[in-house]
Amino acid sequence: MPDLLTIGELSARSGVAPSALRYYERLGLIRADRTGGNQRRYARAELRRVAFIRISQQVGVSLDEIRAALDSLPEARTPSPQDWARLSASWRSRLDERIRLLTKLRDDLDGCIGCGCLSLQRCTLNNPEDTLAGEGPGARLVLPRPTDDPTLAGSLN
Amino acid sequence: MPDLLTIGELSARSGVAPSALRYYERLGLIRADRTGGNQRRYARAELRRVAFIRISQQVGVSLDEIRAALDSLPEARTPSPQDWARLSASWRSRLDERIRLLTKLRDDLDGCIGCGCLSLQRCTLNNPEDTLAGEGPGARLVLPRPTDDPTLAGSLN
DNA sequence: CCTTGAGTTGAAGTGCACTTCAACTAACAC
DNA sequence: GTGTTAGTTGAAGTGCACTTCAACTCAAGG
Repeated sequence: MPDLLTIGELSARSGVAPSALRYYERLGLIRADRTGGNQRRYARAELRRVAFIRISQQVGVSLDEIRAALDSLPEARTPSPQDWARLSASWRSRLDERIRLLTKLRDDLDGCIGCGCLSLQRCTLNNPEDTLAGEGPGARLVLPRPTDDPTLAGSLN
Repeated sequence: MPDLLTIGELSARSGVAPSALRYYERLGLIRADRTGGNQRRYARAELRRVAFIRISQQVGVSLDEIRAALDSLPEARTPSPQDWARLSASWRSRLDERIRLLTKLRDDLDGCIGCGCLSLQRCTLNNPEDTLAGEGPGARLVLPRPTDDPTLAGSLN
């Protein structure tokens, strides 16, 4: 009944490279049992954890935050569907926010395409709150410093 | 009339750190004249280039691609509004695609929150084309390897 | 038993977009 | 002229998410 997966099997089924799975384990995102010969054997439940990790990355969440989220799962029992639903729901507002920002950027861009003025920086760039931070893997802040000169607005030329 | 900007002024007006501006120059994204004492002096037109760079990054374009886009601007004259409009418009479909993928992810997530099955990987993860590649600065492929096992679908448990 | 493919480790490397540093020079106000 | 602030350089460092490598061991089939 345990029906454990080798790292190669988990990799094939999840689409995640073995090296990435080992990396996730080092960071504490997934865990594996070991055979007598020290090889990893994954419970099928790990498949769901890996799925959650990849989905979360697409939402724009860092591995560190994903780890924190996974840490909130019950340790005693195998997480229930409701547990996963709760975690997924917690990304919802981030996703909404990202979609909102990108949509706004698109609209601003549309509004500017006619004139080529690039004045949308007035709304988009000059708005430190409106930052697409933590976009994807490896990402850092898009605007590392706050814009500190409000005279920018409308003075592009 | 030249009315040149120091690196500090360009930094303040664009919200981009001086070190980043020097980095952009090394990559050939912007250019500067020099004073007798070797200090950078930027034409006001560079302000618009920097604005374009930051907007493009928010769209999810790498500096390398941004450089290629900027290289397509006329060298002889100062780019016209139409030139900028053309470049901005060229990001439009990328933006649309990113918004589409994120919206799809959100809808899939919504559909799964009720059951917590995470089966959305069937649609989202198991779909190599549907990848949010090049999310933001520093980002690489989200799915470095194509998913190579189609038996994944529906077999999460 | 032996081969072969799959797995193990720690350390180092990669790619991107920067930042930091030290040692030095310029520009400008007074 | 002198001090202060702002600028210069190349080289190295940072953070994230991995990948690659070498040297080695395990597991399973024939």
